[in-house]
Amino acid sequence: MPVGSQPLGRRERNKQQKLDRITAAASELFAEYGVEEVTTQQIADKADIGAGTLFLYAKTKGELLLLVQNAHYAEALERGRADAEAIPDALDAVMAIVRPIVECNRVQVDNGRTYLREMVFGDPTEPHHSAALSIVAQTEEAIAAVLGREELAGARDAATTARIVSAIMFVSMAASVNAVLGTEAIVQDIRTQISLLMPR
Amino acid sequence: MPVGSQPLGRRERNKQQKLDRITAAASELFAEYGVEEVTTQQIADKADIGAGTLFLYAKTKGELLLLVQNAHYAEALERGRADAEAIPDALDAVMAIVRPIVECNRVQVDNGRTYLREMVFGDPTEPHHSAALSIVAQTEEAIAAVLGREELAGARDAATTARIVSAIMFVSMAASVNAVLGTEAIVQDIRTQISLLMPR
DNA sequence: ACTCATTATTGAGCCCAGTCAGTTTAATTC
DNA sequence: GAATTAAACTGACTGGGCTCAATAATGAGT
Repeated sequence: MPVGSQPLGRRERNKQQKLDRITAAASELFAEYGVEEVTTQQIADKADIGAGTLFLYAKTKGELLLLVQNAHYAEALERGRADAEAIPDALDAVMAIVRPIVECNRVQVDNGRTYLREMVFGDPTEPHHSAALSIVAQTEEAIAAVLGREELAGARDAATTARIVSAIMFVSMAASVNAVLGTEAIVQDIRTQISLLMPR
Repeated sequence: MPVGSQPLGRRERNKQQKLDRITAAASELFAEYGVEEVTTQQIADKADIGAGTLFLYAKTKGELLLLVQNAHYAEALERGRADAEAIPDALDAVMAIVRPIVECNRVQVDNGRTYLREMVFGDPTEPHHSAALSIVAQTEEAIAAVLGREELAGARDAATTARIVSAIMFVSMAASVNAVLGTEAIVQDIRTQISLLMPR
């Protein structure tokens, strides 16, 4: 009866549908009110599922945030990667990668900071968490690639330098003290630090 | 009646005493079982105060951890600062400051990581939190001082470099992925990164 | 000694993330 | 198409951090 076009049973389809509803519900509520102000009950209600069902799709509220935001960060990374290619100066090229990520992070400051918190302190065996770590790894690779372009014989280790850039970004975006700063101020703060890393 | 020796009323003395009992209780319980495994109720019981009273002395459980641990970190900083003075090589001197802090952080991995989490994401207007930030600031100053020793004309900005070192330390100690690493592995990981920062 | 305003303490109870025993639904077998 | 098995779902419940209205302790003024 089922023609080859969809080898998915009703079960799989239902699951996918539910995940979609959850993602949409969480996404909208988080964007409008911020993670802290939204209860898991509200998300479950909006997705039209039982309170317990939510946790079959994301083990914690934090995982839910990662699920919702990962796509945005992946997109930001792609944009930055493309932009960087056209830029000859290494520092400017690195910043071209950094900027979209900071912008993404600052769309909603609380959510952005919570995202970072979950990434560093959450359970890395959870799927959305490991996806987030993969984005970080890709970001570091992209930065390392840019650095590698002009690396001279016996100069710095590009991969390690990229890790340092990553750490700088994390702290600048996450620190409570910087919560009041806008995108530009954060970008500038990061740039000042990274400039010390560049070969001269 | 009250001779000049103690201008404190019964009120102040009681308060101090209670704070001492709370600190002692929290300190022992955290050390033995880890922050996550201890309830605020247990701490209150052990300190022989009401459950609500606890929160008059520390607004959150996280603040309680900062209260208990700040002293250890301050001590570690002092040790490192002293050690660094006798070391001529800049990288080694910086590592002399770094090492005791990592050791302090790794006495109990969960507590160490939670401490860092509270520091970055907690409420900086709370007293113990701001004390923690002050220790970080002092650490950066100590590192900057070491770097300044051999800084040549027009070279790097020591204060900014110290900030970067601070970020590197934070991420290396906090990352879930590194939770399994021992003190030595963390120290080595940090050293590899910092070595790229040093003037060559 | 006795107000009385101020400050400290208390614990019952709120809120909410996350769990689990029980139920429903889908797939499979005969 | 009935029976069986497995997977998915549910919402009442739990545990724990934190609040707040009520209460007690303190000490200044008289």
